[in-house]
Amino acid sequence: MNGSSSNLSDSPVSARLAMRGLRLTPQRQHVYEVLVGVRDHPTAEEVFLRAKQGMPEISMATVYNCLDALVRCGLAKQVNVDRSASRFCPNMSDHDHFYCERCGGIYDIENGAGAVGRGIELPRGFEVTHVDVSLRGVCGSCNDAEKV
Amino acid sequence: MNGSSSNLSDSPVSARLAMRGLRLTPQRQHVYEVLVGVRDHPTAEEVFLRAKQGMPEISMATVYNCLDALVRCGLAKQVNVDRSASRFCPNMSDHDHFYCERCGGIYDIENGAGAVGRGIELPRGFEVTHVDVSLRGVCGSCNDAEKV
DNA sequence: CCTTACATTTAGAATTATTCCAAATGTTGA
DNA sequence: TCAACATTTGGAATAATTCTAAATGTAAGG
Repeated sequence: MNGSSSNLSDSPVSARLAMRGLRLTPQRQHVYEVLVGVRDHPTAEEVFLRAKQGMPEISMATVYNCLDALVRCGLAKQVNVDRSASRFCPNMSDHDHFYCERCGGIYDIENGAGAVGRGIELPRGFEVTHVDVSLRGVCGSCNDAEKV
Repeated sequence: MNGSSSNLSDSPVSARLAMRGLRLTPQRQHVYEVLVGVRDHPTAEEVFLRAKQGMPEISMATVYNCLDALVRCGLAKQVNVDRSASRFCPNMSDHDHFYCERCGGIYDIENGAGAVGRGIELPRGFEVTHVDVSLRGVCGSCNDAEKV
């Protein structure tokens, strides 16, 4: 892979970070690679454990910092299930998430929000019991308030 | 029994709870009324503060217990936004939620999951920047494992 | 180069939301 | 009434995340 890229600042990851005024550091690079390496929606804790394998000195605070940076600059998504730890996902395509209430697994559902409720095909054997849709943005009052 | 539901066990709330083997206690009744009283998606903490006004002895643990009971028996929904405190909603119709990133407000969007992405009308002035869809249920592997 | 300014990392403390616990109380049914 | 069980309570414990302050790294200007 791009382990051969000698100069961090040449990578596209660097460019994304730069758009938000963030630098590509070895830690951020490494956390990103960990995330892309195993796409199983790990928690910050799990990312931390994996990251330590290749970078033993990395700290938990840095992992949170890195994940946050990646999410903010659009290189990763943060998936929240119930009240449990956030999970992270480097798949930036427009997709949904399926949470298995039995094994706790999270699966990407490559359909995009629009497909829900229109008989989208889930992988074989998947059964949906609940659908939660949350929209984010700015509400009417806040938009009005802004126009002062 | 008289017209005004003086007897707890006569209420439909009681019936819902009973379906899950739960009793309707004065605390659960009160928490439910608090929830229905102001439909602004309060956190457990906010429910606690409101509940104390009419029932000063109620404890936080009980509020969590009651909210949990209501959610489990289908009398309330739990809304999770980011990593912040869960919020609770007694509107059981099939609806989405809109989270305003500026004021933190949560709004019910009465459309149902199917409408997302099909140009549903939001209230005037609302602007959506993200849509998160999460499906819950049982995945294929777990369904297979079950058939042993 | 050297300095200054600022970004990032680090370890650990602090915070927040939630869950757990054990004792007291309430309820139901034999 | 008694035994069995459910619920409530206050406080302790836990889990996830954020904060803090010091050390380190980096870029730019002189």
